Amino acid sequence: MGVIERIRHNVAAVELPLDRILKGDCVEHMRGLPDKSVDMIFADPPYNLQLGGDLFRPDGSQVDAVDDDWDKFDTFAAYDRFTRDWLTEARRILKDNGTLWVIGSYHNIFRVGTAVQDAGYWILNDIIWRKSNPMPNFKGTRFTNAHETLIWASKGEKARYTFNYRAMKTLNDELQMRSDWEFPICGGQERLKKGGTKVHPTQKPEALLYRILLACTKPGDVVLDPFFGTGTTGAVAKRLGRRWIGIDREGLYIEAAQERIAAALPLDESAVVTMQSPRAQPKVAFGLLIENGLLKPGTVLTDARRRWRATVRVDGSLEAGTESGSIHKLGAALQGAPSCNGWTFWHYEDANGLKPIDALRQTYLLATQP
Amino acid sequence: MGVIERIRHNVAAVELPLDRILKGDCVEHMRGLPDKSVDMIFADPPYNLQLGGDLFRPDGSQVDAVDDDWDKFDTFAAYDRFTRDWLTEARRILKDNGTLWVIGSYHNIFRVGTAVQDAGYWILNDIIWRKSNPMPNFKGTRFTNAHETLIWASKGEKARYTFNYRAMKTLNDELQMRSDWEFPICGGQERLKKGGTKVHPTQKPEALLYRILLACTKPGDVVLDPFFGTGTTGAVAKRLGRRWIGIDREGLYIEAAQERIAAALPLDESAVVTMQSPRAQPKVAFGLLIENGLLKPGTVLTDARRRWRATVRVDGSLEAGTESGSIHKLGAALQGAPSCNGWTFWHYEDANGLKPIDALRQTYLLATQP
DNA sequence: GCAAGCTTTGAATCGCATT
DNA sequence: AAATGCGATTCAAAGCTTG
Repeated sequence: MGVIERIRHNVAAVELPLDRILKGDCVEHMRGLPDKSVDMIFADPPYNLQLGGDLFRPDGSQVDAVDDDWDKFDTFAAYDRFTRDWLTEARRILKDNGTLWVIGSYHNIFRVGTAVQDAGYWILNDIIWRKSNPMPNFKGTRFTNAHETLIWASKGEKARYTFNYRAMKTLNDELQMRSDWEFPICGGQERLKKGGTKVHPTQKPEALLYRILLACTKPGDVVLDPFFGTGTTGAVAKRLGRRWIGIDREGLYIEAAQERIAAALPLDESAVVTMQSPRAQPKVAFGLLIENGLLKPGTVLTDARRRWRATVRVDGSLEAGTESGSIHKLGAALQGAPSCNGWTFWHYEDANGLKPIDALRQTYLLATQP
Repeated sequence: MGVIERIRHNVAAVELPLDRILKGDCVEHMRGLPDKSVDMIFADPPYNLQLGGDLFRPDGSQVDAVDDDWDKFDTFAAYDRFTRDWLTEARRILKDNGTLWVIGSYHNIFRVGTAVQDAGYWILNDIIWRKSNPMPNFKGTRFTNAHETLIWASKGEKARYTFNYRAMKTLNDELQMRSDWEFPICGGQERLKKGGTKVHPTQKPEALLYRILLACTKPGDVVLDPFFGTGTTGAVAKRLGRRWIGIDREGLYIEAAQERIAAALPLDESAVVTMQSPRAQPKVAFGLLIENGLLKPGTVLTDARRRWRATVRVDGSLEAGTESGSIHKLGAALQGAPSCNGWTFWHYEDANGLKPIDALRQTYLLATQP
């Protein structure tokens, strides 16, 4: 079945509000849609962040928190009820060979994943969106929260879902597409703004939806997004020749989404190129060599002429007498220089003499890069 | 408290089977351990029912591998009970400021995460272990499952957990450590083998435990691993000068673990030292700089961009027009910020330009420290 | 006009010791 | 137990201003 035939077939078979945004509660609107009628459901539900007081950056400016009412739930139990409700309707609407995608963070994704399994879906993969430019942890109290998690599930273990394996492999330079994807957060020209401020606090990047729709739908397939927001799903679906249905409560988001999707054009060659993520730069931190046993804490390093010496500590810092710091900082401090490339400055001794620690970095890269 | 003192203190305070492996069911053995007695629990529980074999109900009976829908529910329910049971005991044993780490895959991590939250733990981060050399998806039916997920949680929202921020930042070449970590899977010399075959199917890499223990424990802290397997947690704990307790049912794993840990060498105490936060440095009152002549009353200070200026008074307060106060208070007031670090906010002019007054503090510390 | 530097910002569960 | 004071804390990308 070709593209056009498929579209005609889908339209004829059921009465769906295709390529439209429905305003209101997502569960109520889903109740109005027929059984087994959509090919994919992409959902970006509220994360239930449970944020505390105000957060200030080191420079004194305030972080613009997600404090919208739609993200507030009284208890985990209330959030679980909400999740079960929309997942149940979604399952009824989904075709037997359709798939579900949900995105979330550690605040909600475990509850969502449990509910997905309890509702009878079969998880196919969890996917990590690694943010190339996440917001830092300003207070230095935790690890930088640098990713979000997506769940991809079919309606059951035996379902024959769509997975465009070749397309994914091609997109990834002839290597199987992995479960960790790197994209920047949504910003720049792509980020919808009104009067200088963002329209939606959590707009998703089109690159993310592009990969999902390309991987798991065929041209003409119908994608339902019950938390449509500013319509990333609709915009990408239109560009990729897929049909879409959006549901959202907020008139402001709906207006912005309609305008955006109207302006979206079917994809051309040049756009494909820009949508692809740049290949991740292999970057090796000095600490990795220690964690991986290429260099032992307690090892003594020297510069090439053995004028300075320092001892490696467990955290990858170096110690020289009363001074200590990273390989770069300590090298600079000892030389009285403004900066120093620790990789080429510091050397270790092996059977064949003195070698720069950069040699160990090369060894590590060779051992770990495909 | 130094390393040795800390170890003595911990040993004296409670009667723990330190640096030993307990053979048998983890929940039963945990019941024998005292309340609030360990600093960290690292758990690598069985991942899933469908993979079969090593999942047991709390009563010790084995869960059958089944694929019927209602049985699936039965299976999930059994897994949830099992998870709640060990998490509950773990919580009782954990010190109020201790933390929990759990590792899992999409088969079980959502259920575990939900149980962690329901038990009252407070999730601090979820961490992604990105495998640099994952097993490919042979059939080409899904994305390559190239990661596992870890959950890091405290006992509650207000708990004051250990996080060695500076050590992590140093380990990562002076950038904040992110929530996505890349390591190779466990192989090569590190992988325990007997007669050419691997001893344990899911042996974790030491690099993973190294980062966890370095980030979230102090030397001498006690780590409990209720699913000890071949003892990666124990081997790394010994290396890093931490104490450990392991629990496992399988005699084969216990033997291998004991041999392995006996062969592990503790690092020299000086190498275990990590970079400290400035908070751990001795405090210097601003007034000390004036009393010691490093800064003269009447000196004009400005911020880095010279937007505000203030005059140093004899008592170490600053004056700016009608406002005055400590270096911190005045900095905060002028910016309209809730707080301000006066040491880095205020600058003085010397021959080479504008410098933060923190430079003077460093000069003072260097001159007065032994 | 272009380069260099400065400013802003992004789904965030973001301090701690003393009084 | 609650309030107060000290002072620790950010990365990458985009947009804008200055030279």
